Amino acid sequence: MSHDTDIARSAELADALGAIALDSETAKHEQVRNRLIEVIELLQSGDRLPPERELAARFGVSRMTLRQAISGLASAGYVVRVQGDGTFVADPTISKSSELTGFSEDMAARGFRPSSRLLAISHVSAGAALGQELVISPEEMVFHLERVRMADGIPMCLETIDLPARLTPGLDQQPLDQSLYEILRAVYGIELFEADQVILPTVVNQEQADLLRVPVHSPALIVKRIGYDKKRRPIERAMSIYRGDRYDIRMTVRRNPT
Amino acid sequence: MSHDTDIARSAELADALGAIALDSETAKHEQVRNRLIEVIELLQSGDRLPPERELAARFGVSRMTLRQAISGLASAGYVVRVQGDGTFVADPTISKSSELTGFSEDMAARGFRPSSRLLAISHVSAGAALGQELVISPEEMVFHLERVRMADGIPMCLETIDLPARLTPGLDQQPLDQSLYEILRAVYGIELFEADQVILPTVVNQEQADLLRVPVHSPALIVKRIGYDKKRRPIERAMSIYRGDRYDIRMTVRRNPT
DNA sequence: TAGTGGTCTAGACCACGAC
DNA sequence: TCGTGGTCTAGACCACTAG
Repeated sequence: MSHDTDIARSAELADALGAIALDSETAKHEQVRNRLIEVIELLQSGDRLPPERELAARFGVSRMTLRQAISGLASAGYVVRVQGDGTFVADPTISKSSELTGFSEDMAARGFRPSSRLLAISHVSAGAALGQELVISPEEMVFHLERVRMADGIPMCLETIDLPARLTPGLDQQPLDQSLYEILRAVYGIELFEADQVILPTVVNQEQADLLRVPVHSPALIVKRIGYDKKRRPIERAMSIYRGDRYDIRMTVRRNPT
Repeated sequence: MSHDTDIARSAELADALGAIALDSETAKHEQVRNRLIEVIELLQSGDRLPPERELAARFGVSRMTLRQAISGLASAGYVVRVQGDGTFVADPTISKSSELTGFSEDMAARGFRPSSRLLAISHVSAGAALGQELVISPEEMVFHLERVRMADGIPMCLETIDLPARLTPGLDQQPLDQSLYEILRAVYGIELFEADQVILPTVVNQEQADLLRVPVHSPALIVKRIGYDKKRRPIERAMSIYRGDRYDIRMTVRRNPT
């Protein structure tokens, strides 16, 4: 790396770091984190970040607060910290980590335009198995919906979702060709926080093959998921079948993600 | 929850928290973390942990240090923190998170006895594709090994691994029916830190079917992985084919794993 | 040796939830 | 209201890495 490049970088950095107005609504470490992401996007992978003490001074926060921000970035895979040396912009990885994302986000991140076709929606009682998974009475009503999810208009996955109707009254009046997670958030104030997932392989049957426009018995991935909110109350049970020829699951896993 | 139960819990807790001898080798927050894990294992899911201030006093550390320990436990899924209320033992989840684990650990965690059969090992030049993935010259030598991995003696997966021979001289003299990761660590001082993975569905061909003892064209999962050390130097390329009837991939994913 | 990140302290105040 | 976890500070010393 040439000296000139370093100087050019420094100038960019100074720009990006200048004039920070911290508002009082958001936690400081979060504001700092967001500022740092902007800075990182100006740099290239492998570039060294300014020392923590200097960054803290520039942002006008204590070093502990600055470190809290950087810790978030490190665990999200943006930067790598090396004791005794410095903090460096990480290589772009396949995915930042294995996060909980909806289909819409997932596809958008891969550069496709997501869309949906609603196949069916019904309002039925949960029954024993589903009731147990969602921790509700078997008699309680749920919305059951089936969709084809598409990327750039190409069918990618068949999705079956069940949600307690109590949590989402009038869900059948919503535009279900859009992001369900977005509807949950905006209309019902429900935020999915975590999910337990199981991934298995299968081959598609005739009906699934027709919907996905692949040959019968093509390999496919089944993803079963139970989604929870922040207090680990079950929100949804989902089962998705992804065509194997155009979809894969990518993730970065780490040792001891403490 | 009855009052009696609370009292009984308190007694257990007091026991578990008593007499802590901190050694100076390990970081305090790590020692505290390990002690807390012992405490948590005595409790049941949903039980409330003592307040941070009290725990800090008991362990003889500052509250910040105690919080660092609890943060680790929270992100690893052991506990859930609720502002204004308390910290609670988490429900046992399907898996604590999606961590980087070897087959041996993975199987041991599920309660099976892992074993391996070495099918082949060779010492060849990397070639173009592998060279690019491991960021080495196409002419550089690699060890190429193929194994059948078993759980309680039942074939679960076919594994193909390539490693730069420069990093692991004499690997072909090692007992490769055991954990490769353990050999890497103990013999070569190489610690895998993170890996990029891709998961896809497939169906097994005749040869794979024979080795896995499943019918030909059975569904299976392919897991492709490139493993890196802490400095993100590529260490291994692995491809595993898991039988779909007895194996699935389980994980807990979270929103914004900051 | 100098500079980096890693740890740790002893306070302080705030935001939130249960009562 | 009170107790909880969440944030933040201004220092201090340690462990490690580069030169």
